[in-house]
Amino acid sequence: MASQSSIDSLPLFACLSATDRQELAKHAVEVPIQKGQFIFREGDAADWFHIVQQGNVKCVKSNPEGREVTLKVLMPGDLFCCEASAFSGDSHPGCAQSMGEGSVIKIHRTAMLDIIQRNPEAAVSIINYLSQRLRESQDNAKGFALDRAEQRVAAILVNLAERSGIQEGNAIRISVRLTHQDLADMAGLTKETTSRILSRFKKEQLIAGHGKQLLILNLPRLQEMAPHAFP
Amino acid sequence: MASQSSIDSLPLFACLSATDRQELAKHAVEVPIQKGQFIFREGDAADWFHIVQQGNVKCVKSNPEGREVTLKVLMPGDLFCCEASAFSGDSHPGCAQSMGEGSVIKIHRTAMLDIIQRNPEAAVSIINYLSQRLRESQDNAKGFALDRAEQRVAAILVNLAERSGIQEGNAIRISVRLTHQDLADMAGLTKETTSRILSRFKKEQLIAGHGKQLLILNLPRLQEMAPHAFP
DNA sequence: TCATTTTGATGATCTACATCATTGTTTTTC
DNA sequence: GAAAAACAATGATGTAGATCATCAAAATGA
Repeated sequence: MASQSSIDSLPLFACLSATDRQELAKHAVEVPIQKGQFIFREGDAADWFHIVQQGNVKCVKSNPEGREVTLKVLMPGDLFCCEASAFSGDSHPGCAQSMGEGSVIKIHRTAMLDIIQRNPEAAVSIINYLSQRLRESQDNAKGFALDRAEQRVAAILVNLAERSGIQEGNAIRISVRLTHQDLADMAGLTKETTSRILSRFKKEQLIAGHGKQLLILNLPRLQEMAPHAFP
Repeated sequence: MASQSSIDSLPLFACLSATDRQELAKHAVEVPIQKGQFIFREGDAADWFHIVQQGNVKCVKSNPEGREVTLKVLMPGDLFCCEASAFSGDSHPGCAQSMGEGSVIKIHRTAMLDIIQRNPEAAVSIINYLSQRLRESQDNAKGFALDRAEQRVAAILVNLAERSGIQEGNAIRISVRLTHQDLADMAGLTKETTSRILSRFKKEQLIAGHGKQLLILNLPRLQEMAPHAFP
């Protein structure tokens, strides 16, 4: 069973009564995750809702040839992107893979549906969440279809800065540890192309970083380059 | 005010009581649409839910340079893709444009939210609808990121056949009238590349068609080529 | 601390698709 | 039903980004 405080602190359940949250906590389980571990794979039955508690999780889809896209990198507090299917009792349309040490909270779909049935506020909250995710995903699709490599990478950096950035003097440190391959998978590019674009950004003083520590030096310029928000 | 029968026939509202549907019909308006007409544009306030009654509507996003992607072509009965925002009271993240003569039903968001608040069944129905749209959109994004031109075109043809196809002897006629530019916008390609791919498909007896009448001759082969479902 | 593995940088080359261009065919319009 | 406009087919050429290849630098782990 998950701790009550971890359920209470989730924005998604802010609209619920204390009683409902207690009920939810009873049906919630806390699970530790390791780097590289799959929390679920494409095709698995979607019986649980997952929420990131600590660390980062990526939602990944792959094609038969083994190439991958990362549709979203999740931060603590985020409901998993692929969870849409848990509502309809379907199977997972993609994988969720842990990017490092951390933990997730699992809530069984029956408990969640029960809450929704009895609680119109919660239903509207879920609807709003899904609406926003749909908009993000459509924006993402548009980006893949229309934007060039550099614009996509810029958009990803801006999004990461906004969602996980920590101000450090004049710079913003991205708290997610990412390899060039990770960024490439988000942008739908190869690691080589991504590497070249990042080198250019460094030369132009837009970013800095050694190893997996990324620093954003010039967010406004990157925002100008990025035609839209990216997951 | 929209006719009661048009509201009653929508799958999305099948779960509602007759009284609720009558209530909904009171707040619904039927609007005729012309070819090329914008039902709403990106950035417009999303105060209404729209449902296609007759004809076809496409959900379009464009970038500053004027290039476009069509995220979805809607058939009669479909709630508009971009409507997600009406739930959260946001502005439209894309345009909806009519592809020919037809009509749409508009329902004001306050009426819809009212029904959802009072009717958990309806809320779950909307949640399932949004979940499915999210999955579709993620699939679409994956397609743009990983699939090659030919695969994307094949996937689009399969999807259109499944959603709007009419069996005619051994062939399936796609009832939506599409130019090569329309298909190109769906696949994120130029009309030239799309035209060349369609020519090849015709040579291989996978499709046929004169003008805007598309005939699918070999659906199984196209399904093999397409690595996934496409909107 | 050293050995092994993973990651990053960057050059050389290749290719799928875009772009530009032309001519013929439908479709629309009055 | 003739003129205009939109659309389709297809060749020639250009290019963004993929692929292949190599070496250096970090991270990992015994």
